[in-house]
Amino acid sequence: MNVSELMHHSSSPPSQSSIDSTITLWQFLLELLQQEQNGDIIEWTRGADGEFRLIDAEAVARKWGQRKAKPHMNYDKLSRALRYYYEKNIIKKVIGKKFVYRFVTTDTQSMSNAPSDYCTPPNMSMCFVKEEQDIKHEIPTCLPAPVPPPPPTNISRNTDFSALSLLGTDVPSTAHSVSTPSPTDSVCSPSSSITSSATPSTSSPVDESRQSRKRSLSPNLATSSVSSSATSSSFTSTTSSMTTLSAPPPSKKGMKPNPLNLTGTTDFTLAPPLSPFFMLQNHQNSPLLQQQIGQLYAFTAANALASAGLYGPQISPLLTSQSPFRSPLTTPKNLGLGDIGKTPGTGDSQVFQFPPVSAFQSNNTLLNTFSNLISPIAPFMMPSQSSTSFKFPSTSDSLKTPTVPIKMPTL
DNA sequence: ATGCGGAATA
DNA sequence: CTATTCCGCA
Repeated sequence: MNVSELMHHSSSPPSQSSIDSTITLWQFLLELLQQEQNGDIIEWTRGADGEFRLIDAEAVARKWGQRKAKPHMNYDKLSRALRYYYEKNIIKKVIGKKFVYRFVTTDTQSMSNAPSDYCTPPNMSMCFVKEEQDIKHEIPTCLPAPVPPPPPTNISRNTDFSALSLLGTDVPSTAHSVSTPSPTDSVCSPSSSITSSATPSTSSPVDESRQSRKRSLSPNLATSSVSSSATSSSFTSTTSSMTTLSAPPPSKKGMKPNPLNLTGTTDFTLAPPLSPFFMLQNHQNSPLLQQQIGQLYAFTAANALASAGLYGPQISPLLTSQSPFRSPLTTPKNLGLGDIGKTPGTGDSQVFQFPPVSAFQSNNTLLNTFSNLISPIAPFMMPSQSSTSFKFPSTSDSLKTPTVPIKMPTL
């Protein structure tokens, strides 16, 4: 049996998504957005910017109501919920365009001059993985990079590898601790932070954590005056060594996840399926390349963990086949599931293509949608000629450990 | 005709 | 808490 079978094996009803009463609206929308089958009722408009449109608002509302068991749901009500997102900075209205909204981005400028922009790379910080227990220590982490190689020239300006950055952000305020991995609690929000154990409260000095029940920010800044003021990023990723999985330190989580941090630069706004990987290829000469590769791997590793069910449903809802924010390491459409390690007889015994799927898929339904994107073994593999293929390291390769190269900061 | 946001409530 | 429900207003 292949993985896809496994996935559907779990007691989940025929129609895949349904009983997640804990799902939030933005998650739901993202879910719809990622499934092309809903292309007639909701669509990405400017995907790279997180902009989407409810083509058939009432239909979307019905689906929403269906999911939440609210038979009388309609766009009027759904939109009210959407409006609440304005103040929470999760979604904003794209003024002037009917039924068009946008997932909020961590758009440059606002924080471009942040003293230590670590953990908040210039543009795009993608979200995912909300700390469940304390596992967050195992996932790729942004670290304050003392003085990373500031590129000679300003290459990085458009090099938004930040697409790979995880990270996030703010509101250290709430410090409730969840004692149990209750599946009902959790539920990720668009961006969650993956902070290094130290300085949980670090980030955004210029934070926008206005939690006040005030009206504040007028959403009319929708038409952001996007200027790529992005400066080079100075971040490094630590490995997500799965080997350290044991004994997570007592946590102090409770970070309230931030809005969605999608991409932000102008140059990044091409067609939706924009893969950072391609950008990577276009910047082979970038001094940041290594770092970025590291990010890539780390990123992958994070997903691997997620795929393994270690993080529950909080994987990036963005990294999906239809989303413009999907991982560069996947080629979702070309492969069937379960071809991990296959072809014992064929000549490509050493080359694999993603996405093989987690062989140890849990019965987490929410996970199903995303889990088949990246191979859990990805971080252990080496890139091969093909941009979408990887191979296991051979003895001649220098890779010794299945971890991402780390650059330790001198704290 | 959409979109907004207060208020009460679940 | 995150919506849901209702509603007056623009």
